[in-house]
Amino acid sequence: MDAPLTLRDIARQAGVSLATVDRVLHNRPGVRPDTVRRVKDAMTRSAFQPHAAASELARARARRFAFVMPSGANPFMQQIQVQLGEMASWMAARRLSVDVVTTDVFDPAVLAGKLEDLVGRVDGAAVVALDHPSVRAAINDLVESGAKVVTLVSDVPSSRRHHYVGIDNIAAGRTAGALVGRFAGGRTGRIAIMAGSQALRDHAERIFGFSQVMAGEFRQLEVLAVAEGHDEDDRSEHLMRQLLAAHRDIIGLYNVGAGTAGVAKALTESGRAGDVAFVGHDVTAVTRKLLLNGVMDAAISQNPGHEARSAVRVLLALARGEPILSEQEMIRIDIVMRDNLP
Amino acid sequence: MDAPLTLRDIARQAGVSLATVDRVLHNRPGVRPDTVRRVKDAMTRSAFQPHAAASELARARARRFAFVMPSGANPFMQQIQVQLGEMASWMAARRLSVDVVTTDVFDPAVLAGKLEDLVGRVDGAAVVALDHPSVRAAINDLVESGAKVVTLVSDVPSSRRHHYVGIDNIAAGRTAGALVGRFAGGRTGRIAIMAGSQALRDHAERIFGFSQVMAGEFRQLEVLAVAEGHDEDDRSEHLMRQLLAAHRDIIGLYNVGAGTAGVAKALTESGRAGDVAFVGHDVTAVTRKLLLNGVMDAAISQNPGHEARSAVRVLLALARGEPILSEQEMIRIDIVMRDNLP
DNA sequence: TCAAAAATGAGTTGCGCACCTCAAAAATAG
DNA sequence: CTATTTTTGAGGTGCGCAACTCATTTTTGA
Repeated sequence: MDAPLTLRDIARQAGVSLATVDRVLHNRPGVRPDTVRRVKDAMTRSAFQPHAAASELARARARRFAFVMPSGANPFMQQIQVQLGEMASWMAARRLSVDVVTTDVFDPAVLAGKLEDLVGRVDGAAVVALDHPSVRAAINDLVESGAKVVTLVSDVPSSRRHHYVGIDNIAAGRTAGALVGRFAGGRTGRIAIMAGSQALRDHAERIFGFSQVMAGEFRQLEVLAVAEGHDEDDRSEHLMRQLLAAHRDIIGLYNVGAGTAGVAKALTESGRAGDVAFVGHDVTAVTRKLLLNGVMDAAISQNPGHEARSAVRVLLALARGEPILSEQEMIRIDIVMRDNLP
Repeated sequence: MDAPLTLRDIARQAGVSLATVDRVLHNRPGVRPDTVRRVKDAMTRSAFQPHAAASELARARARRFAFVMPSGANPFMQQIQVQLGEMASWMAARRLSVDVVTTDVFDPAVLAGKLEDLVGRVDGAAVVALDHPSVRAAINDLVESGAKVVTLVSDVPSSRRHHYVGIDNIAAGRTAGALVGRFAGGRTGRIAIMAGSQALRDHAERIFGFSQVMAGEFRQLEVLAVAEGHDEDDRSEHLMRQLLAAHRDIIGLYNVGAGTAGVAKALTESGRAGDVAFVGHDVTAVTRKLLLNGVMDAAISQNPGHEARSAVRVLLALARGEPILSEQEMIRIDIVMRDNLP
């Protein structure tokens, strides 16, 4: 039918040389605006797409990406790293390398420092970022240096990052609210909320969404003040015990962050697990078990594998100047119950 | 650090020529088993991955895939085709072409004929298949001809297809059951099931899973006999009216296939929408609206975009002899409620 | 042992593009 | 007008591999 077009065909159509087409394609200087337009028109007219394999092959230089992740035992973050590992051969075949840099993301200065270290050393970076002025500045510096930057899991919307890979946390909170409300049935009673800290952007957003739904749709349920367990099992367990003791009519529980094992322990040992609609976040070894034995009713989850792959794909597409398949890269809010456990 | 390896390096390591490495890599004949082993060892030892771009470039010939889809107005199938369209530039950059062949998939002879037509004409095919002996034979012929074959949405497990892109329908039915059961609260009453036809494999599997959960976990709920609306709005609406009239204590409804608009119309006009926990399948314009206005409580969904992309990626990986990222290609059972509508 | 068959080596070509140099032409400033 | 700068053309090289050909070596069978 139609033999695939090449840059040579575009050059002929535009009435210019191959060198000029190359200059236009790579935004190199020294081409008159008028000529640029002619070449771009020719490409548009024939819906030309440079052969991805050829351009990839020609650019000898391997691409280097970095993932800046929280240090510590956060199982969700570890799952992302595992999934990165599983992409190894996929990346090797594309001559990509990914370095994982772990750091204390809760300390803005440390995080910003790690980001500054990357300037000029990588083609792109995925960052689990704290939303803080110095972090924002470091991200902007990285972008300025020509690197592509995506924020991961937690966004810094005011920075110049090219893309955010993660879920809408307000919607996630609303979803949790709808589930707790419905699972609690038509009963009347109190709802407990356990969070890591309301200073964390994603936690705050989830609580906001949750409260929105409870106030709007489930008036018969009274939401208690948020307890802050700092994502730690022990602390969360202790607070949960106090809540359960203080309020005999708790019929719903939303655990916003981690520390799920502690929360569940307190709930189980109170003997009231069957009476409380319990919704939390993420599918980990702990939550999987709780879902299976019925202590937990649902988990709101973002797919760590999808996030890892999406971050790499988006960085690669940005680096190559290819379009991003927005539908593909949208991270969905998964509702996971016992029967659709992945 | 380590300059990327090439086939030349492998040849040197294995103590053979480039030609022999090439023969081994492409399973060409005329190499002693002992030599094959030495070459493969060398590749394994150094974790060698052929440069994807280079091999793609060298094979000049464009790849042709075919998608065999049901004709008719099934919105889910149309969404898959739309998503294929959105991949156009992605595929163009990789010199892939995809032909969509629509056919009456409910007629085994017609479907098998279409598949036989593809033999020798494509490098791969994705098929929404009926599980029938003649279809199975046609799939096997296609595989025999060297084409890669994936079944899409509906599987033919006994065929020699290379891969299935779709969800576990029994688990989907179980998930629907868990949702209807919980949303119905602690109440006692009857549950209605509307399906396209129990002769369809996916519908039958969903009903099986649904019934399993209802019988096991929600004894207070009595499941009525399955009504078959043939995925048509009018027919489904009519049957639904009859059911609602005959049973005043229906508190749950599971719509297994399409025809959702008809089912919802009957339910709404009965004035009992608020009392009935209604769970159906797929996010379409119709179900989206029903979720938003509260008539429908949840939709079990498989992401059509994911299925389209997964089918293409799997066919491409199979054709290139690359490994498949199983976690990436697993299609998840999405639970969609008003608040996490994508 | 020798002829036939099998296995292997050595080499070539081209895929489409990125990236480079150098010369020539055109536009612009003085 | 000339001198300078800007723009464009022409061409080369190499990325790593697929897919071939043809000669040479090794193995096998009679």
